[in-house]
Amino acid sequence: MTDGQTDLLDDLLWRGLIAHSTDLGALREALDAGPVTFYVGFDPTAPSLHHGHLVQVLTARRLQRAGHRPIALVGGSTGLIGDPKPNAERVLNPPEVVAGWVEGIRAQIEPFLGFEGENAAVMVNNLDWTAPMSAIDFLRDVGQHFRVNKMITKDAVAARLHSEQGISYTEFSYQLLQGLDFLELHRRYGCTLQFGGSDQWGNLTAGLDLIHRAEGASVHAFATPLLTKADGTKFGKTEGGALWLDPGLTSPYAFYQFWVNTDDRDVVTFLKVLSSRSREEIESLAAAVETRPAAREAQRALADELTELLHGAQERDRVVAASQALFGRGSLAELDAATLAASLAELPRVTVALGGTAPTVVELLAETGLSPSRSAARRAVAEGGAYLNNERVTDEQATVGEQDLLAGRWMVLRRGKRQLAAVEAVGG
RNA sequence: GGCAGGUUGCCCGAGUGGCCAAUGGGAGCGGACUGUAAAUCCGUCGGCUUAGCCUUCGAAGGUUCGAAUCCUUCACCUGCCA
Repeated sequence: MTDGQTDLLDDLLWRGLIAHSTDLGALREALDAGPVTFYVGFDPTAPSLHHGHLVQVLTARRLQRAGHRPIALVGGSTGLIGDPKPNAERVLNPPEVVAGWVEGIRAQIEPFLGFEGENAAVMVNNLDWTAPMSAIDFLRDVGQHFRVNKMITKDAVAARLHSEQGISYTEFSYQLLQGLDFLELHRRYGCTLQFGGSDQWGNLTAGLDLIHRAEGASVHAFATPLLTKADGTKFGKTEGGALWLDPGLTSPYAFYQFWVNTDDRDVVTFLKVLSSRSREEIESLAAAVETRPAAREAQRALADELTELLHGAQERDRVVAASQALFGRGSLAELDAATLAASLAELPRVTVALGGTAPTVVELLAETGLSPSRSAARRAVAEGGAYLNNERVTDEQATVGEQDLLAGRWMVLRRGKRQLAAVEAVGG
């Protein structure tokens, strides 16, 4: 236990991590009174967690570091139902698929929390208490405490009720399940605080109400803000799709690059929410954004920290070095072979034999995935957005050969300003 | 169960027999300007062995020289009635 629990709440507020909450005064008292057992849940709706979950995982980490006891819940049951999204019904995933995702997500959360010591984290799966429950028990013991009148006023549900598509009973019931989770964790572990994304606020309060009715106890909840971008586009999109935490889905290099490319207007907000740096450090970085924006110090700090946290210091060093080499001022031909090889190792790569028919640049763009199809690759060349070893390629028929090799075996292919891939020549 | 309306490219949304690979907007992508940023402007935005060809407008079948557009059946969605 560190001292100054008041500081924790003030810190969360300063960082903008509390978008909604129950009585903050009461929460402050509880946090001051000693270690609080809290929970945050993650539904397995994909094989990996993504950028959006980072806020939750890191907030749990903050609370634990301040001496509180985390319960990380993976939604083996809620993942089978799906919480209502405002615009569309979810596709139900097969149970065995969801079960596989539960394991993957559990493993992704573990490195962020400590499972030893006085306030060791606990990992739970809500399927453990939901699966054994009969439909009758569920309706009598849980359903009895919920008023439909109130259920239909929750934002996501209300939006769907007014949509053409409507809402299935399955998704409508979701809030009961999440409410039950909080109740169950309250009974089993004395859990008195739940937090989640602001889109979860309705589900968070469902749990509060249920505990109040079933146990007569008052517990706490807060919602973290949804991260948005100043330009209005969706946060968390990379060239390859979502920003996944799984290195197999989003490489450490791509993960690092995502944060380096953060908009100036957003970077301080993101630092507050995601970084464990102190208020002083963040304010100094904010000043740097004002005075020397081109240096991108804040972006680099954010990218460095998150990449190290997720992928380790070694990997962080590798992607930082690769980024410097590939985006540096010097020409690629001047890089020494070792640096070049190490940098290119971070990029998507294809191998090619130069012996027979010379491959065209268009073919290589498509093969490396820089362009989704040959048509798109031709377009890239036509638009002047294709580069071989940093030289623009203007001929759609252009081929590559021995003369293009760097350090005897590499070629660097680029589409646009920052999409890179390595081509390795073999055999011959 | 009955009746009515709907299902178009990543999203929204035009198109009601040939001029449709399909108007427009958004997102995306590329270029210029920059700082691997934003804003702005310009271009692009199904695929391929690209002056051409192939596959798309919920699914299958049919009418026609010719269909996203007409007909039949099916599936799904929405509303009203029962």
